[in-house]
Amino acid sequence: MPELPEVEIVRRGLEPVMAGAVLTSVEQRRPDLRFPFPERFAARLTGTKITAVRRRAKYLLIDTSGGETLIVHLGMSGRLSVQAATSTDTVTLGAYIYDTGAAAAHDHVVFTLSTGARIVYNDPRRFGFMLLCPTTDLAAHPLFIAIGPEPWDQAFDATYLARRAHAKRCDVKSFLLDQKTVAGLGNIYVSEALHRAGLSPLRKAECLARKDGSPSERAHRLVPHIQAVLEAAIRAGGSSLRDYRHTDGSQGGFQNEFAVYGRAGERCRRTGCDGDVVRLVQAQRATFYCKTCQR
DNA sequence: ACTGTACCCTGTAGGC
DNA sequence: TGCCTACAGGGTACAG
Repeated sequence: MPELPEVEIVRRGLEPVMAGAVLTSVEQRRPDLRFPFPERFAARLTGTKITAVRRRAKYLLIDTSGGETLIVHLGMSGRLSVQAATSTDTVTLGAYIYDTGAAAAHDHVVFTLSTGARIVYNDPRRFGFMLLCPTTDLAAHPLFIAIGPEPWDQAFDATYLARRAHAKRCDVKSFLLDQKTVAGLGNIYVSEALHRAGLSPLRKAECLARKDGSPSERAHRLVPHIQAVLEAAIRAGGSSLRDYRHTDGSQGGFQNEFAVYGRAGERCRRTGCDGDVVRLVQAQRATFYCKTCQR
């Protein structure tokens, strides 16, 4: 479900509700999601104050006064919903009615804050997970040690891309999907970024580098398009296809602006291009692109 | 060190 | 209506 823009929208929904509040209770309703919950998960969080709500790649980082950070990954279908403090009985949250007295299906964790607000984690597929890590050790955590730069880092530029892509045999699509290359791109935004850059997903990653390892014209072109498509998606509130919702249950709008994703058989949206969007599969994932304007 | 495949789990959509 | 298959925004663990 959520790629960088969606996780960032969730972060922005959580921050004003969670930051500064104390976790008065944590209800963990099953032993595991994708991974087992940490030992004494609820006890380690209960009573701590939330000092910050951050994001790294597709991970939410919730810092607590206990010195530990709650790492949350939403997987494919994870959702965090905020239930306002003023609610007393039944609240509508996106697609379903949440009865405050009974758990909806797949509500796996409920955080209650000192303000009375509740944060509910719902995840039908359970590909998401929650971990705890000392805040000072986050950078060295296995999840983050090898992850690439954020798309807006100084470190993320054409020179960096070319250095990593040099002599890479895999397709440029898979290369960009790899979180070690750049943090936060997923299946949707890779297709959209490559379309904006006019670059075929079937090209080999090494096309981003010249023989001497310096960046090719394509690498220079790609970087700003990656940044621009992510910025546009954040502005639009992310993309809602199936599961993704904002913390208040509302939907994003960027799915209406897709140029290629999910549009197989339809006309390319690039001005002046009359090509058709085609779908193919790369590394078991769907790719959408226009053969006419992506070379 | 790379590259490709199988797999984790549930829900939904479409074909028959 | 029901059954079956394919597919879905994520990442990991292997085998070669």
